Amino acid sequence: MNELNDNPDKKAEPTKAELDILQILWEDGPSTVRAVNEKLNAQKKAVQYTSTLKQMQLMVEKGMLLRDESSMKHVYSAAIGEQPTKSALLDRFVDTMYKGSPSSLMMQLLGNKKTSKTELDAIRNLLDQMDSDQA
Amino acid sequence: MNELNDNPDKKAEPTKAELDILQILWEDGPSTVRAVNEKLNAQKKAVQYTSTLKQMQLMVEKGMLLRDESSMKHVYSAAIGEQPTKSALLDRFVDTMYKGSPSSLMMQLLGNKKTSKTELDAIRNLLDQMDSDQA
DNA sequence: TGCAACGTACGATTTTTATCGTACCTTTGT
DNA sequence: ACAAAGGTACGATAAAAATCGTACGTTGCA
Repeated sequence: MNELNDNPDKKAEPTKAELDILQILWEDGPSTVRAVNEKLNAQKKAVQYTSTLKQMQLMVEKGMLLRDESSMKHVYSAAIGEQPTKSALLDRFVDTMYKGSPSSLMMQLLGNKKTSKTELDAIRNLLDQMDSDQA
Repeated sequence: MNELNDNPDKKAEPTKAELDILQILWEDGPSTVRAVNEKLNAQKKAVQYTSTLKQMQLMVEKGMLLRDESSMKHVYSAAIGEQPTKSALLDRFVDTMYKGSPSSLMMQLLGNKKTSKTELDAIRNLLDQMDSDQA
Protein backbone atom coordinates (compact mmCIF):
# COMPACT_ATOMS: atom_id res chain seq x y z
CA MET A 1 0.00 0.00 0.00
CA ASN A 2 1.47 3.29 -0.90
CA GLU A 3 0.02 6.59 0.19
CA LEU A 4 -0.64 7.69 -3.30
CA ASN A 5 -2.90 4.98 -4.45
CA ASP A 6 -5.47 4.92 -1.72
CA ASN A 7 -6.18 8.48 -0.92
CA PRO A 8 -9.83 8.95 -1.78
CA ASP A 9 -9.53 12.69 -1.48
CA LYS A 10 -7.57 14.89 -3.80
CA LYS A 11 -8.49 12.55 -6.61
CA ALA A 12 -11.22 14.93 -7.52
CA GLU A 13 -8.93 17.92 -7.83
CA PRO A 14 -6.88 17.45 -10.95
CA THR A 15 -4.49 20.14 -12.05
CA LYS A 16 -4.92 21.91 -15.33
CA ALA A 17 -2.71 19.54 -17.28
CA GLU A 18 -4.32 16.56 -15.64
CA LEU A 19 -7.72 17.87 -16.51
CA ASP A 20 -6.75 18.15 -20.16
CA ILE A 21 -5.90 14.48 -20.18
CA LEU A 22 -9.00 13.49 -18.26
CA GLN A 23 -11.21 15.35 -20.69
CA ILE A 24 -9.77 13.37 -23.56
CA LEU A 25 -10.25 10.07 -21.79
CA TRP A 26 -13.76 10.99 -20.75
CA GLU A 27 -14.61 11.83 -24.30
CA ASP A 28 -12.81 9.07 -26.14
CA GLY A 29 -12.84 6.33 -23.58
CA PRO A 30 -9.79 4.12 -22.93
CA SER A 31 -6.86 5.26 -24.99
CA THR A 32 -3.16 4.80 -25.49
CA VAL A 33 -0.66 7.43 -24.53
CA ARG A 34 0.01 8.12 -28.15
CA ALA A 35 -3.62 8.78 -28.89
CA VAL A 36 -3.91 11.15 -25.97
CA ASN A 37 -0.70 12.91 -26.85
CA GLU A 38 -1.77 13.41 -30.42
CA LYS A 39 -5.06 14.86 -29.35
CA LEU A 40 -3.31 17.20 -26.95
CA ASN A 41 -1.07 18.43 -29.69
CA ALA A 42 -4.00 18.68 -32.04
CA GLN A 43 -5.68 21.02 -29.61
CA LYS A 44 -2.52 23.06 -29.71
CA LYS A 45 -0.64 22.01 -26.62
CA ALA A 46 2.70 21.11 -28.19
CA VAL A 47 3.87 18.62 -25.67
CA GLN A 48 6.35 15.81 -26.04
CA TYR A 49 5.23 12.20 -26.06
CA THR A 50 7.26 11.32 -23.00
CA SER A 51 5.82 14.25 -21.10
CA THR A 52 2.35 12.99 -21.67
CA LEU A 53 3.46 9.49 -20.81
CA LYS A 54 4.98 10.59 -17.56
CA GLN A 55 1.99 12.67 -16.69
CA MET A 56 -0.34 9.77 -17.24
CA GLN A 57 1.86 7.45 -15.23
CA LEU A 58 1.75 9.88 -12.36
CA MET A 59 -1.97 10.09 -12.65
CA VAL A 60 -2.20 6.34 -12.30
CA GLU A 61 -0.19 6.59 -9.11
CA LYS A 62 -2.54 9.23 -7.86
CA GLY A 63 -5.49 7.02 -8.62
CA MET A 64 -6.93 9.27 -11.29
CA LEU A 65 -6.36 6.84 -14.11
CA LEU A 66 -6.45 3.10 -14.57
CA ARG A 67 -3.99 1.26 -16.75
CA ASP A 68 -4.39 -1.93 -18.65
CA GLU A 69 -0.90 -3.29 -19.25
CA SER A 70 -1.95 -6.56 -20.76
CA SER A 71 -0.63 -5.51 -24.12
CA MET A 72 2.55 -3.62 -24.76
CA LYS A 73 0.64 -0.53 -25.65
CA HIS A 74 -0.81 0.25 -22.29
CA VAL A 75 -4.35 1.44 -22.36
CA TYR A 76 -5.39 4.13 -19.93
CA SER A 77 -8.83 5.08 -18.75
CA ALA A 78 -10.24 7.58 -16.31
CA ALA A 79 -10.60 6.20 -12.81
CA ILE A 80 -12.71 9.09 -11.66
CA GLY A 81 -16.07 9.97 -13.13
CA GLU A 82 -16.58 12.99 -15.29
CA GLN A 83 -19.66 14.28 -13.53
CA PRO A 84 -18.49 13.82 -9.93
CA THR A 85 -15.18 15.43 -10.75
CA LYS A 86 -16.64 18.38 -12.57
CA SER A 87 -19.27 18.75 -9.95
CA ALA A 88 -16.66 18.92 -7.22
CA LEU A 89 -14.61 21.45 -9.14
CA LEU A 90 -17.66 23.53 -9.80
CA ASP A 91 -18.65 23.51 -6.18
CA ARG A 92 -15.25 24.64 -5.12
CA PHE A 93 -15.36 27.31 -7.77
CA VAL A 94 -18.72 28.59 -6.66
CA ASP A 95 -17.68 28.52 -3.04
CA THR A 96 -14.50 30.48 -3.43
CA MET A 97 -15.70 32.88 -6.07
CA TYR A 98 -19.35 33.38 -5.31
CA LYS A 99 -19.63 32.50 -1.65
CA GLY A 100 -21.54 29.41 -2.63
CA SER A 101 -24.31 31.26 -4.38
CA PRO A 102 -25.16 29.78 -7.78
CA SER A 103 -27.37 32.71 -8.66
CA SER A 104 -24.43 35.05 -8.21
CA LEU A 105 -22.54 32.94 -10.67
CA MET A 106 -25.47 33.07 -13.05
CA MET A 107 -25.60 36.79 -12.70
CA GLN A 108 -22.00 36.96 -13.74
CA LEU A 109 -22.54 34.54 -16.56
CA LEU A 110 -25.63 36.19 -17.94
CA GLY A 111 -24.90 39.74 -17.00
CA ASN A 112 -21.35 40.28 -18.09
CA LYS A 113 -21.29 38.10 -21.13
CA LYS A 114 -23.18 37.63 -24.29
CA THR A 115 -24.77 34.29 -23.77
CA SER A 116 -26.56 33.02 -26.81
CA LYS A 117 -30.33 32.98 -26.99
CA THR A 118 -30.15 29.25 -27.41
CA GLU A 119 -28.29 28.94 -24.17
CA LEU A 120 -30.79 31.11 -22.37
CA ASP A 121 -33.66 28.98 -23.57
CA ALA A 122 -31.88 25.84 -22.54
CA ILE A 123 -31.40 27.21 -19.08
CA ARG A 124 -35.02 28.26 -18.81
CA ASN A 125 -36.16 24.82 -19.87
CA LEU A 126 -33.89 23.36 -17.27
CA LEU A 127 -35.56 25.44 -14.60
CA ASP A 128 -39.02 24.56 -15.78
CA GLN A 129 -38.13 20.93 -15.77
CA MET A 130 -36.84 21.09 -12.24
CA ASP A 131 -40.11 22.67 -11.24
CA SER A 132 -42.26 19.98 -12.73
CA ASP A 133 -40.01 17.37 -11.20
CA GLN A 134 -40.28 18.49 -7.64
CA ALA A 135 -43.40 20.63 -7.68
CA MET B 1 9.82 49.40 -17.73
CA ASN B 2 9.97 45.87 -16.61
CA GLU B 3 8.09 43.08 -18.25
CA LEU B 4 6.08 42.34 -15.20
CA ASN B 5 4.41 45.61 -14.71
CA ASP B 6 2.96 46.22 -18.08
CA ASN B 7 1.64 42.92 -19.21
CA PRO B 8 -2.07 43.47 -19.62
CA ASP B 9 -2.68 39.76 -19.95
CA LYS B 10 -2.23 37.26 -17.18
CA LYS B 11 -3.38 39.93 -14.77
CA ALA B 12 -6.80 38.43 -14.90
CA GLU B 13 -5.65 34.98 -13.96
CA PRO B 14 -4.67 35.03 -10.33
CA THR B 15 -3.60 31.84 -8.65
CA LYS B 16 -5.51 30.46 -5.72
CA ALA B 17 -3.44 32.22 -3.10
CA GLU B 18 -3.59 35.44 -5.04
CA LEU B 19 -7.30 35.15 -5.33
CA ASP B 20 -7.64 34.81 -1.57
CA ILE B 21 -5.88 38.11 -1.18
CA LEU B 22 -7.82 39.81 -3.92
CA GLN B 23 -11.11 38.73 -2.37
CA ILE B 24 -10.17 40.40 0.86
CA LEU B 25 -9.15 43.61 -0.84
CA TRP B 26 -12.27 43.60 -2.96
CA GLU B 27 -14.38 43.21 0.10
CA ASP B 28 -12.57 45.48 2.51
CA GLY B 29 -11.05 47.99 0.18
CA PRO B 30 -7.49 49.26 0.57
CA SER B 31 -5.77 47.49 3.43
CA THR B 32 -2.43 46.98 5.08
CA VAL B 33 -0.56 43.73 4.86
CA ARG B 34 -1.28 43.07 8.49
CA ALA B 35 -4.99 43.43 8.01
CA VAL B 36 -4.96 41.09 5.06
CA ASN B 37 -2.80 38.59 6.85
CA GLU B 38 -5.02 38.59 9.88
CA LYS B 39 -8.07 38.01 7.78
CA LEU B 40 -6.36 35.17 5.98
CA ASN B 41 -5.49 33.54 9.25
CA ALA B 42 -8.96 34.20 10.55
CA GLN B 43 -10.36 32.28 7.66
CA LYS B 44 -8.06 29.50 8.70
CA LYS B 45 -5.11 29.80 6.39
CA ALA B 46 -2.29 29.88 8.95
CA VAL B 47 0.23 31.81 6.99
CA GLN B 48 3.13 33.90 8.21
CA TYR B 49 3.06 37.67 7.99
CA THR B 50 6.10 37.82 5.76
CA SER B 51 4.59 35.27 3.41
CA THR B 52 1.57 37.43 2.89
CA LEU B 53 3.80 40.46 2.55
CA LYS B 54 5.92 38.82 -0.11
CA GLN B 55 2.89 37.56 -1.94
CA MET B 56 1.38 41.00 -2.04
CA GLN B 57 4.63 42.53 -3.18
CA LEU B 58 4.78 40.07 -6.02
CA MET B 59 1.23 40.88 -6.92
CA VAL B 60 2.16 44.53 -7.20
CA GLU B 61 4.92 43.56 -9.60
CA LYS B 62 2.47 41.58 -11.61
CA GLY B 63 0.17 44.55 -11.74
CA MET B 64 -2.61 42.94 -9.75
CA LEU B 65 -2.32 45.27 -6.81
CA LEU B 66 -1.54 48.90 -6.26
CA ARG B 67 0.51 50.12 -3.36
CA ASP B 68 0.40 53.42 -1.56
CA GLU B 69 3.77 53.84 0.13
CA SER B 70 3.21 57.34 1.37
CA SER B 71 3.06 56.15 4.92
CA MET B 72 5.26 53.52 6.46
CA LYS B 73 2.40 51.10 6.58
CA HIS B 74 1.91 50.54 2.92
CA VAL B 75 -1.65 50.36 1.84
CA TYR B 76 -2.56 47.93 -0.89
CA SER B 77 -5.56 47.87 -3.11
CA ALA B 78 -6.75 45.71 -5.96
CA ALA B 79 -5.60 46.95 -9.34
CA ILE B 80 -7.94 44.68 -11.20
CA GLY B 81 -11.68 44.80 -10.89
CA GLU B 82 -13.65 42.17 -9.12
CA GLN B 83 -16.24 41.65 -11.81
CA PRO B 84 -13.91 41.60 -14.82
CA THR B 85 -11.57 39.22 -13.06
CA LYS B 86 -14.26 36.85 -11.92
CA SER B 87 -15.91 37.07 -15.28
CA ALA B 88 -12.69 36.09 -17.01
CA LEU B 89 -12.11 33.21 -14.65
CA LEU B 90 -15.63 32.04 -15.09
CA ASP B 91 -15.33 32.16 -18.84
CA ARG B 92 -12.19 30.11 -18.78
CA PHE B 93 -13.84 27.69 -16.43
CA VAL B 94 -16.88 27.29 -18.64
CA ASP B 95 -14.71 26.91 -21.69
CA THR B 96 -12.47 24.20 -20.38
CA MET B 97 -15.04 22.32 -18.38
CA TYR B 98 -18.24 22.78 -20.32
CA LYS B 99 -17.07 23.50 -23.82
CA GLY B 100 -18.27 27.04 -23.40
CA SER B 101 -21.85 26.08 -22.74
CA PRO B 102 -23.35 27.90 -19.76
CA SER B 103 -26.41 25.69 -19.79
CA SER B 104 -24.22 22.64 -19.33
CA LEU B 105 -22.78 24.30 -16.30
CA MET B 106 -26.24 25.05 -15.04
CA MET B 107 -27.22 21.47 -15.55
CA GLN B 108 -24.34 20.41 -13.38
CA LEU B 109 -25.12 23.04 -10.82
CA LEU B 110 -28.81 22.34 -10.60
CA GLY B 111 -28.75 18.65 -11.35
CA ASN B 112 -26.04 17.33 -9.11
CA LYS B 113 -26.54 19.60 -6.18
CA LYS B 114 -29.29 20.68 -3.93
CA THR B 115 -29.65 24.28 -4.81
CA SER B 116 -31.97 26.14 -2.53
CA LYS B 117 -35.40 27.23 -3.68
CA THR B 118 -34.34 30.76 -3.03
CA GLU B 119 -31.46 30.38 -5.41
CA LEU B 120 -33.71 28.91 -8.06
CA ASP B 121 -36.11 31.79 -7.80
CA ALA B 122 -33.30 34.28 -8.00
CA ILE B 123 -32.06 32.68 -11.17
CA ARG B 124 -35.51 32.67 -12.69
CA ASN B 125 -35.95 36.31 -11.90
CA LEU B 126 -32.66 36.98 -13.52
CA LEU B 127 -33.80 35.32 -16.70
CA ASP B 128 -37.09 37.16 -16.71
CA GLN B 129 -35.32 40.41 -16.24
CA MET B 130 -33.00 39.74 -19.13
CA ASP B 131 -36.03 39.06 -21.25
CA SER B 132 -37.72 42.34 -20.45
CA ASP B 133 -34.47 44.14 -21.02
CA GLN B 134 -33.82 43.00 -24.52
CA ALA B 135 -37.20 41.75 -25.67
C1' DT C 1 19.15 -11.48 -38.50
C1' DG C 2 19.16 -7.11 -37.77
C1' DC C 3 17.54 -2.60 -37.78
C1' DA C 4 13.99 0.91 -37.59
C1' DA C 5 9.85 2.09 -35.43
C1' DC C 6 7.52 2.21 -31.49
C1' DG C 7 6.86 1.20 -26.43
C1' DT C 8 7.77 1.96 -21.39
C1' DA C 9 10.68 3.41 -17.33
C1' DC C 10 12.48 6.88 -14.85
C1' DG C 11 15.91 10.29 -13.31
C1' DA C 12 16.77 15.01 -13.87
C1' DT C 13 15.46 19.49 -14.65
C1' DT C 14 12.72 23.54 -15.34
C1' DT C 15 8.98 26.41 -14.15
C1' DT C 16 5.65 28.15 -11.23
C1' DT C 17 3.78 29.00 -6.81
C1' DA C 18 4.14 29.47 -2.02
C1' DT C 19 6.46 30.11 2.37
C1' DC C 20 9.74 31.80 5.49
C1' DG C 21 13.98 33.70 8.03
C1' DT C 22 16.79 37.33 8.68
C1' DA C 23 18.45 41.94 8.13
C1' DC C 24 17.40 46.32 8.81
C1' DC C 25 14.53 50.68 9.27
C1' DT C 26 10.86 53.57 11.81
C1' DT C 27 7.89 54.79 15.57
C1' DT C 28 6.64 55.12 20.19
C1' DG C 29 6.68 54.97 25.16
C1' DT C 30 9.35 55.56 29.18
C1' DA D 1 18.40 57.70 24.71
C1' DC D 2 17.02 53.45 23.75
C1' DA D 3 14.50 49.25 23.76
C1' DA D 4 10.43 47.08 22.13
C1' DA D 5 7.05 46.75 18.74
C1' DG D 6 5.97 46.73 14.27
C1' DG D 7 7.25 47.88 9.35
C1' DT D 8 9.54 46.57 4.68
C1' DA D 9 13.07 44.24 1.70
C1' DC D 10 14.64 40.33 -0.17
C1' DG D 11 17.34 36.06 -0.75
C1' DA D 12 16.69 31.30 -0.02
C1' DT D 13 14.08 27.38 -0.05
C1' DA D 14 10.32 24.36 -0.22
C1' DA D 15 6.62 22.36 -2.63
C1' DA D 16 4.02 21.51 -6.58
C1' DA D 17 3.47 20.90 -11.42
C1' DA D 18 5.16 20.12 -15.86
C1' DT D 19 8.61 18.79 -19.24
C1' DC D 20 12.03 16.19 -21.35
C1' DG D 21 16.22 13.14 -22.49
C1' DT D 22 18.08 8.94 -22.37
C1' DA D 23 18.22 4.08 -21.58
C1' DC D 24 16.38 0.13 -22.83
C1' DG D 25 12.82 -3.55 -24.20
C1' DT D 26 9.68 -5.38 -28.03
C1' DT D 27 7.85 -5.90 -32.64
C1' DG D 28 7.69 -6.15 -37.49
C1' DC D 29 9.69 -6.60 -41.58
C1' DA D 30 13.20 -6.29 -45.60
